[in-house]
Order: sequence, then structure tokens, then C-alpha cells
Amino acid sequence: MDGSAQSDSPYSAIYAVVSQIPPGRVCTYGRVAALAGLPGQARLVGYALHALLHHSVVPWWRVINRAGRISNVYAADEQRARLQAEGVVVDDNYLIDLARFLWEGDEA
DNA sequence: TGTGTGACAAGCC
DNA sequence: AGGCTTGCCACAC
Repeated sequence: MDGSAQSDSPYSAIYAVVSQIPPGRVCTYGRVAALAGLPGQARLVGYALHALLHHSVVPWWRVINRAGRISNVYAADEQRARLQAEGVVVDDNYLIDLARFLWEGDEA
């Protein structure tokens, strides 16, 4: 990932990790943060992904919270639709089965 | 320059 | 099982 994914932003590492999430899979903020070199700083991931809404070049919709639920209050409906389009089963309450679609970033 | 908030996580009750 | 509290870092006012 040298010149890909807007390296002009301080969240380039986060963008890279999110971009590595395979289709039909989801990842938690904490997991992405750890893979990006920011263990525990899950909030930064959420903040970075928020900025992506203005650029939309990274599968931000594949990132959900630890409870397996979509915390996005800005585009929860859109995110759910995108995940379902990817083959991810999203509950009517924006809840996702982590036991089946959780991507730990180590397997695959 | 300092305070407050945020698409969260982990711990405790 | 669910709900409350604390800690983390970056950004807006």
C-alpha cells in the first residue's frame, strides 16, 4: 500500500486495513485499530471512517462495533444495505452475526 | 491554548 | 444478559 488510499490523511494505515477486509466479511473497530498500529484507539478508527464519507474509496461499511452492531448514526441504513449486498446477514436491529462474518484479519 | 465530544473497547455491577 | 463508568487519541469550538 504505497500510494493507494489517500495517503494525504493521517489515517492512511486505517484506510489500508479497512481496504484489506474481504467482501462478505466485517471487522470491528478495535481489530482495525490494532492492525493499523493503534491498539485500543478504536475511536480514532470511527473518526477516520467518518471522514471517508466525504471521499468514499474505502469499504467503511465493513467496519462495525464490538457488539456486532452498526453504531453509525449517519448512514446506518446505507451501511446495512451495503452489507446485505455483500452477502452479510444484518438483523432488522442493525445486528450482525460476528460468529459468521467477523474477519479477524489473520485468517482468510 | 484549553475544554468537550466522538461511527469505541474493556471492565465492573 | 444488559447498563454504567473509565481510558484512549484526534478534531472542532
